[in-house]
Amino acid sequence: MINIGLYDEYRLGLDGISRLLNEVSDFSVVFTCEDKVQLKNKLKVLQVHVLVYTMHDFSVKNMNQIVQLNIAYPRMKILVVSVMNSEEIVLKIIKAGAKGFLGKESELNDLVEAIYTIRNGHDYFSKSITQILLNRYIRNLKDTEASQHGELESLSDRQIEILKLWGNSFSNQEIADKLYISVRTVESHKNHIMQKLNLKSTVDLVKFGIKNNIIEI
Amino acid sequence: MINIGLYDEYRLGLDGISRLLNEVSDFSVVFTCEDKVQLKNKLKVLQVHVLVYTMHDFSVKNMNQIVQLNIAYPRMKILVVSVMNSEEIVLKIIKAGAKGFLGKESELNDLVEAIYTIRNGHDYFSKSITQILLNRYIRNLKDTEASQHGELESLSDRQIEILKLWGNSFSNQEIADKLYISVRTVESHKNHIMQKLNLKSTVDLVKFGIKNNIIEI
DNA sequence: TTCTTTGTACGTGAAACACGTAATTAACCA
DNA sequence: TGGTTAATTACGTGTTTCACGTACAAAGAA
Repeated sequence: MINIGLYDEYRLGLDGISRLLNEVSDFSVVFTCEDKVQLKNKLKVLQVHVLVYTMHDFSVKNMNQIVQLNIAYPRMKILVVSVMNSEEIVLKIIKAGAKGFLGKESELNDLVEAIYTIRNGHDYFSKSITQILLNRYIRNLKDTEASQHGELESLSDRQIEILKLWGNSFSNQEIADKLYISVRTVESHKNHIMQKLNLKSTVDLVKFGIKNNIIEI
Repeated sequence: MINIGLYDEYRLGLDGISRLLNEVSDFSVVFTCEDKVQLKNKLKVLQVHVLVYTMHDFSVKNMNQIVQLNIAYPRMKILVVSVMNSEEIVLKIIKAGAKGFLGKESELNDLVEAIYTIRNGHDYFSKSITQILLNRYIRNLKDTEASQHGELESLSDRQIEILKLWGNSFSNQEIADKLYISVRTVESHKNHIMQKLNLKSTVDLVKFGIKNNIIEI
């Protein structure tokens, strides 16, 4: 049996979800509440495994509450349900410590699955979220992919070697000593690199190195 | 009608999937093949919308084939099916250009859904993959989270402001002009920051900024 | 062979860095 | 209230790096 608490400032939603969940034999809705004060009081006297937290707006207050609840009741898992799911917001909620998230396209069986999943100690995020993360990942992938073609290849081995050392926080003098060349040569190499890549500052050079995986971050 | 080609070096698997797919009314399996030579020959004469590519091992050869097929038949979508799904491998396959991936836990309806999805020009990755990406993202999140606590917070607003400008490739002089302070003051701020964070070089400072999301890469 | 790229190196003036000092102000604590 | 600490501002001095130009030998391409 999984004990569930419901939080929703929208009364009809609260009742609806409550009824739906009670139809699942494994679930027991031990309390429902419509505001933060009620929630606090209920949690003081009733223990739940999963708190289903419906979020209608994404104020800092709401985020803080998630953080606070996590601190106060570390063993209780919070499942955030929301009607909106923009990228930024979802990531913030994950960051705040929610163990699960259901977006606007979720149905009852998703909710049931989510509750089981987070009750068992795993995270659950609805498809839209994983899609967001996937897109984000692929976007990054393609960015670095694209930047590599044509730019990094234009550098000579020696130039890359110097950039690598410099990017690992060696000074020009240290690089010169290590490679048995003069400091001026190291400078020359750097100059040539910047020229080739059309970079204005050393800061840009660091960024270039990181983007192209030759400088460790 | 979606035309499908099947590639699987394991004969029984090939036959099984073939039969299953042919039961779907929208699908037509136009060829099956068991090795790379057969595949090449079939593709020369038969056009398919989707190639279901079963991968039993993750050799470089296999990866290269995906890349090559993508170049040779850019309009054909490749759906990779695999029994293993370690993180590194999956990412490599995505990188190689597969439009979809099904892991070991996938069922027939997942396969059907995947084929429809990638036929329509979208990517499809099974739950295990999105889970991998999610984990990867959360891991990163927690890493940066950890590094932020105690370090970035120790900087004053002014110090962050200067670091931000400098990280966006402004010179000390430009920063001074923008903030109506002397160049020496800008230098002082940078010195104090480096001291506080215990950094040895400006390269490290750039990295710190990037790690803490105050310098755009 | 001529042309280009690469790796090496120097000169010079400007900018940035390292390290120290220091005045003013705000905030916090006893 | 006085004392302490941190933040912001700024300068001095010597070192290092940067920007830009020049230069030359070797290797490879046209």
